[in-house]
Amino acid sequence: MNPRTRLLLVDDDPNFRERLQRALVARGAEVVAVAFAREASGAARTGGFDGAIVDLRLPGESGLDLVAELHGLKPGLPIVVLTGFGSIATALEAVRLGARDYLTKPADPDRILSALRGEASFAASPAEAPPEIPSLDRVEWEHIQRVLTEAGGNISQAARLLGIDRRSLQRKLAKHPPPR
Amino acid sequence: MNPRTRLLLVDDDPNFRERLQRALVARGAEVVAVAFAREASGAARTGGFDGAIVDLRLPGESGLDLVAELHGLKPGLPIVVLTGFGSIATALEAVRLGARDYLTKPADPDRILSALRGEASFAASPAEAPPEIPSLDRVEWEHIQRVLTEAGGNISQAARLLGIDRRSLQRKLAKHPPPR
DNA sequence: TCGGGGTGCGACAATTCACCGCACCGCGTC
DNA sequence: GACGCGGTGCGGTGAATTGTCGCACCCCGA
Repeated sequence: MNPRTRLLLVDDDPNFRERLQRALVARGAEVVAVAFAREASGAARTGGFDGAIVDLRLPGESGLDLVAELHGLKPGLPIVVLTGFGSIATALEAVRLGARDYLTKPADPDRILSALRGEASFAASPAEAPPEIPSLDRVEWEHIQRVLTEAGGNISQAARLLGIDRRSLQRKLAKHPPPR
Repeated sequence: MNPRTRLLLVDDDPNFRERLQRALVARGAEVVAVAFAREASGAARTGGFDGAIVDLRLPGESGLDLVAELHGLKPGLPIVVLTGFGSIATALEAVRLGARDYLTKPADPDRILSALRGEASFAASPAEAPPEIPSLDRVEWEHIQRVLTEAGGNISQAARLLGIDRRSLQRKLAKHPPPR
């Protein structure tokens, strides 16, 4: 990142927000972190930001609305949308509303930065991304990871969300270090 | 659709292609269906099309390249990308390369048409799409369906792709009529 | 100090899975 | 027509996984 890049971070989850903020600061960025869309639009109006990172799941207003608003305020502003786990439809909508890229949590800070720089996720795969066929185990694992992140690491809650027993989740997590 | 809308359909799977072609024709469109990117670009050069439907998985060239090519030939052409099962990354890439929308098989012909018209998938969900948390069973079921479609209904092949036993797949299919 | 909720783990029965085999069928090929 | 090949449906069996219950421990707010 350029010297003192100013980033706007919008995420209502304090843990995740602060963790990501630290990670970004450690990489040389100046980060203004807020929890609500209201604060975000206010901050965007005053501070000259070089990029914005917006969680799609915000209390009250949808992150998508915020994306549109930020894009309206400063059309050239690189916006990256984060979400616990996204759908293709919402990803496309986010991009149409002005987002530069769309990443799912847990997101690598470096990936976020490169996405902001315009080295979009797809750009990482130069030629094409031959859609591979993930095994059932792989899909299960990835979904568990997403939900676990979404639940903030709370195993009991994640198990409830997943519709399986807590014990089973624990066992899956214990066994499945890296399925592939 | 307008009277005699001319559509270009590119898909290498004969069954799927012909079925979709019939469905589109039944809805009043004129459909030129081809199997390969080579034929598609040739047809696009000569015929004046009102829209294109491109499968992402084409033999040889990637469907993404074809999207870029078609977009280059006729920038305003509405292109809808179809794929057995997509990722967010490839969806975004397709859109950036000029696609108007990105749908996953099995795709409803009506949705394809509305996507071509610009009533994008997200537009169908007026306000927003609050990303829900699918249960593990649900995710498993959906993935099985995608892979099964991808395999053309071939259970043995689908089981191999999924990395599970054919017998297990059969049992899953037998039990799981509509998980939720 | 007392819940309430989360976590880690043992035990056990019920379920499911992987793996085997068998029969049948459609389809090219010889 | 006989043959091989690959797909499908299904039964059986032992191994693995899951659902459930219980217990101990911890943190935290009332």
